Amino acid sequence: MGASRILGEIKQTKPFASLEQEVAVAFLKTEDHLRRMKAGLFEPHDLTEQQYNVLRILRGAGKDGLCTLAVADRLIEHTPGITRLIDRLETKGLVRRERAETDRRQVYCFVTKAALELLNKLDPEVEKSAKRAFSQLKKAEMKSLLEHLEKIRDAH
Amino acid sequence: MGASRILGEIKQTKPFASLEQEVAVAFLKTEDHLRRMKAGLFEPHDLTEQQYNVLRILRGAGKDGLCTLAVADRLIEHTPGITRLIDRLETKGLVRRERAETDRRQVYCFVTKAALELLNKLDPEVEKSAKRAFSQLKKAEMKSLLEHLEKIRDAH
DNA sequence: GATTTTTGGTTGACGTGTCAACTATTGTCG
DNA sequence: CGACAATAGTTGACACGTCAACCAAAAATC
Repeated sequence: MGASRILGEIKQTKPFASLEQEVAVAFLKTEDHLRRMKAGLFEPHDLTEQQYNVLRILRGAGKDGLCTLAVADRLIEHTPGITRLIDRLETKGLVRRERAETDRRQVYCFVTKAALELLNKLDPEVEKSAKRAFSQLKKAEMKSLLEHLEKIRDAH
Repeated sequence: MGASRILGEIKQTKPFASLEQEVAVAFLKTEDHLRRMKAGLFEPHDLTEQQYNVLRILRGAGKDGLCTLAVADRLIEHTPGITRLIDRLETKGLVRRERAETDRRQVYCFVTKAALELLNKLDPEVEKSAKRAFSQLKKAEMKSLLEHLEKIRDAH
């Protein structure tokens, strides 16, 4: 009885049921690291990571702008949050919105000049941060990592 | 002038400024995949991933239970959310809380029998889901992935 | 051409992460 | 012992992801 109880305790304390679960946890922890790192990067500029991502997408769209759901598509995120996210960017004067003439359901979004200036200031910081985050990996390791990530996503 | 403008557009449309940024984005996308997969797993049981993680931690603690902040430490998450998270678990009858006698600031948390039954039901599903998520990777690839993840976390 | 369906977008509600501020209890130190 | 600091936990406020429900403007259908 003493023995079986210890067995039970070992089982509960045992870190991982399988290699797969170990990878899953390691993955989460790593993602958390990266997320904090990026949050620290954007916080001084009063931006969240998502807001930054939206601004980058809109910068990429240039003067033509993008309608709301097209922005959502390009984000990793899924639809409904996008409205409020862009609301906040509009409040800060970083995005301008305009209802389309041809299809009055659509709302086009554009970066403002202020946003472009902010992005230009952030570009080198973002690059530096990414370089540091993966500084322990050699180029070949990064490529191998990329392939592994792709395989994981393939296993839908 | 036409040329320089095109150059600007290419730059904006160019997917990645560096291999590092490509890895960062691939990482996010993959994490998103995994998160959705797990969300789908827990949703039918009216649990979120975080709630499941807390229950697993408390199951690991056994009859001694764990005080609130100790749970938070073992989670990837950081403190203040934990109170409300456990509030919800208590409401569902999956966690029991008890103020400590020796130090009346501490609140110990325990899994209920209902939670243990739920966890036991979920265990094989979680394992199956993890196996499938990484089914495209060989064991050696998973180990290599683990090492790479560790190196990323080392670059604090 | 009027009805129905689809599409683009928004809103409400809830779970969660995060920060700052707060309470209550315990520890420390003069 | 009494003031002060540290610890355990909670609460409020806000950003965000997600689902379901919704509105309004097209598009499709009969």
